[in-house]
Amino acid sequence: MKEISNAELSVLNILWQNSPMSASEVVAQLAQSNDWHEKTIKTLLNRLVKKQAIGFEKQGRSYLYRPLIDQSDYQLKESESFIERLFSGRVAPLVAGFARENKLSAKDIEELQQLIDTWQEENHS
Amino acid sequence: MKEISNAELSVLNILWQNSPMSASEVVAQLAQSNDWHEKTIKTLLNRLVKKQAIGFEKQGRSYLYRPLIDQSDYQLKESESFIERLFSGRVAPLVAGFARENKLSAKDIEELQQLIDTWQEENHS
DNA sequence: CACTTAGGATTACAAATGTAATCGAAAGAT
DNA sequence: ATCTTTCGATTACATTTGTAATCCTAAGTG
Repeated sequence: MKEISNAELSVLNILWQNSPMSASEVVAQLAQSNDWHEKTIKTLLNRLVKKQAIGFEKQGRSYLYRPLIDQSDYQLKESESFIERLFSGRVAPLVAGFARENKLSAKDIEELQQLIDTWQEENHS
Repeated sequence: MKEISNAELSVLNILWQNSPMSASEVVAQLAQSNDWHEKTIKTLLNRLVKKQAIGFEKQGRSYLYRPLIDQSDYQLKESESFIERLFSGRVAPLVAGFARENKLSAKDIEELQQLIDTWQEENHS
């Protein structure tokens, strides 16, 4: 599938949060945060449809959009390629950066510890 | 500073690994791995210079290039914006994805544990 | 010295991207 | 039945990006 651009991703994120949504609802969400023109957002919806990242059903005169790709799949693929490009594939250094800058929340720590524990059980070594 | 594109980043990565380097050395490194034409790589070097991401000193007829921006700074900024865009700012879910797909190495685990321990000492709470 | 070559500088050009404006049809409003 | 508004579809247009090719000049080669 074609790459999803940053602007397009903002739209997709909205739909992952809550779908299906009409174009006007998406616009309502985004126009605020991103200060984008309605036309711009419609363009982004169109491009996402062309890229088959989202689909729609007609609902009367307007459409109801919903994601066609899974958020977790997308997150994983993008994370892998990002980590590869910036950190030669190792994830710990990224987390280390966050730690250094105090960007880790207590919740992050807790979840990370949980992940480690689980990992160690599974790979009991 | 202007954004650095993916192709440009490949070049920058080479220079972060080892600098200063002449254009031909960079080409030697990259032509292999990325199957890029020499001219392409020169273009990327030029664009990086324009973006002030790298600089050079003349050395006879050719140049010696070196990064002007710090790799850690770049990594951190990009990581933050990436995590913000894809994970609403929380880093643990990214790591969780890696864990699920078994992309964590023993070394990663060890480093992560270390980070957590340190974090907990500092925020002994 | 004439000729080829190796470097950087400039130019090229299609596709993707950000950011809309315009078009055409259908639905409401008067 | 017109007029206006609202949708989606189509078109627009400057930048950025990927991917080179061409140009110009100084250096080696014969």
